[in-house]
This record gives sequence, structure tokens and C-alpha cells, in this order.
Amino acid sequence: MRLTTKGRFAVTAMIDLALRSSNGPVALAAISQRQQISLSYLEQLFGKLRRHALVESTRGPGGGYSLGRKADEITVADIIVAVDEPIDATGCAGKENCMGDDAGRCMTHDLWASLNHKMIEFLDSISLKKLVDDQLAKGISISEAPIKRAISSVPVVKPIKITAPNSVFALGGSLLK
Amino acid sequence: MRLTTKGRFAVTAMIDLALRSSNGPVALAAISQRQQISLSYLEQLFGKLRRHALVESTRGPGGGYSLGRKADEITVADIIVAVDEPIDATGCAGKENCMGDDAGRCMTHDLWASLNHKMIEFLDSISLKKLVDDQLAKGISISEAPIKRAISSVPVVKPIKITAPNSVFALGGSLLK
DNA sequence: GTAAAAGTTGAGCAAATCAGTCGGGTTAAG
DNA sequence: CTTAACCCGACTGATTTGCTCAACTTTTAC
Repeated sequence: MRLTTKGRFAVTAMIDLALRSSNGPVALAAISQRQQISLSYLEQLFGKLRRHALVESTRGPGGGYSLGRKADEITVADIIVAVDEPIDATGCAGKENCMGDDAGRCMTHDLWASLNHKMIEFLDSISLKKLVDDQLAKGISISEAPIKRAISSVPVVKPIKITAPNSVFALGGSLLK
Repeated sequence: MRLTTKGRFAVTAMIDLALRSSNGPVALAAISQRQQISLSYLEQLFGKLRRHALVESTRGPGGGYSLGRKADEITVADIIVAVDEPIDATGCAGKENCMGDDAGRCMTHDLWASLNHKMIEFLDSISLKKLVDDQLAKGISISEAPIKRAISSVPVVKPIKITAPNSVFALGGSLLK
């Protein structure tokens, strides 16, 4: 599993979706505006999320996406794995060719596998529901109005392009020490 | 923080270093051979590790690297942060411009910050010492011989190039469900 | 039925990152 | 002074990221 902004976008979008999926499907355009994520990019991500059955789609006007299963049955790991496809290959992939002439060669394999496993376990322990509840607890108020689409002639809100360099889990270092 | 093979290489190399740093500095060439990591790449990584004071270098013949501080005072998070430089930028970087007209706009910020923080905490809870102990417990025998460099004319063990596609924490999905 | 609103797919693209390589330093031991 | 090591910066090919464009199909509203 990799951890990139791609995963962050996906998690963010899923939270947004979960927050307002109570009244019918949510359109990507709405998520795009609220979360400042490019619509086309969202389309790509939700294509993958749908193929992994994390979301369901409803086509036509008034359509959009809804959760594929309950929020407490979707984990952060699910989402990240869905968008950052497997692309398996663990250095010395599967083979035991790493054991060679020298002693204790490929400790990499099982070491990393176990660390990996812990990471997965961790991310798998955080459900979408928990994230949503955290947001609600922080007093985020959801506009209950199901999106006014009556405003006919508004051209299209050009999304502000944020040149966000790919960085995930970025921190200034101050947190670490 | 990002999670890539870069970080994996760094952690692996650090474990190798910790395992045999009991008898003087360890040369990168030795780590390169044992762990099948390109020497030049190791040089890059250790440059960063040194700048973060995780390792110390001894120059000249017989030199090499040693741990910058005790193994139980170095965490996986330290290592990964050191090589996968900050490159800070959290979507809506620092600024509060994300709070706009609509309600609950940038939940991304604190949401991801908190998830991030949990990840850091987790990786920060695993010390290099623990990883080393795990390896030792698995019966890895360290060849105490301080590397035979008597073999003069051996051309250079051309490292087998593994076209390891960048994938970290890869898993076939079977672990997840 | 037809038009509009939504999802779906695929191609393509600039920039960044990854995983190195290369070539030349500098430092210290013998 | 030679050699074994670290040091450093530039460069590179392949891949990924983040994103756009264009052309669909499906469904609902009128």
C-alpha cells in the first residue's frame, strides 16, 4: 500500500459523500466544489471506488453516488487500496532467491511484510463512520438543502486551481520532535 | 509523510547497520551487497540520514557509518521522514482560506492532519531496536567476520538489478479480506 | 421525444517523483 | 601517495500524479 495525495483525496471525498448521503445520491460536481477537487479527477477516483463496490452510482438527473455499504463497514484501508491499486511486488517478490551465500540475507522480506501488515491493520481499524463522527463532533454543519439546482444560467463555477504538490501526511517536522 | 520503497530501503539499511555496528563503522558497500541496494542510491539516502543526525560517518579507509544515537532512540518515523523529505503542503496549506461561503468547507485540513498524526504516532512507536530484536529473534545469524576484503582482484559484484516497481506496503489484497 | 443532468470511459499530458547512475571530489589510514 | 571509504551534485529513464478533454450512455424532467 502506498500513501499519496491520491488516497487522501479519495478519503476526503468519501467522508464528504458519507456526510450527506442521507438524502439521496450525491453528485460529484457537488463534492468537487466543496472539497476543491477537480471533477474529472473525482470521476477517475470514483470509477475505482465503484469497481471495488465501495460506492454505488445512480445515473441521470438527480443521480450521483451513494455508499456501497454502511459507513462502519468501510475502512480507510479499503479506500486507499481501492484507488492506489495493489501493484504487488515486495522487493524480492515471493521468491526465496534472496537467501544466498551470505548469512541472513533477505530480512527485508518478512520484516517489511510484518511492518506492512501492522500498517494495514491500523488503517483497517479506522472506519469511515468514525471519521464522519469525528467531523460531526467538531461541529461541522451540513447544509441540509439538497443543493439548489434552480439557478439555471450560472455558467459553471470554475474551480480554483490549487497547485497542490503531491505530498501526503506532510508535516513540518515540528510534530515529530 | 509519504510511504514509498525509498523509505523501505532506508529502514532496511538502518536495520542492517544497527545489526553490525557493534564492531566499528559499517561501509555502505557492505550494506549494498547484503541488501542488494545500489551503492550510489545508498549514498544518497545516507546523506539525508546523516543530515538528520540519525547516522554518523567516519571517513577514510576502515570508515563507514554508525548510528547517530542509540537504536531505541530511533524510530521508523524518524527514518522515513528523513529520506522522504517534508515537502510540506497540506492541500489548503496552513491558510484558512478554505473556509468560504458554504458550510463546513475544509474538513480536509484537520481531518487529514489528525489521521496523519495517528500514522506518525504509530510509526513513531516502533523503534529501530525493536526491529533489530525482531530480526535477531528470528534467528538471523550475523557473520561476525568483519567482511573479507582480502579478495583483491574480484572485479565488483555487479548487483542484480531488480526492476522493483515502486510499490510499498504492497499486498495482494488477501490480507485485507 | 427531446433535452439536460448525471455517470463512464479512454486518451492524453505536464510536472513531479522514483530509483537509480556517473563522475568527480575530500578525508584519512597505512 | 595510494587506496578505501564518504561526499556531492548533476543527470536520466520510467513511472506516477494530478488533471483535462472529448465522446459516449443512461435516466429523469418537461
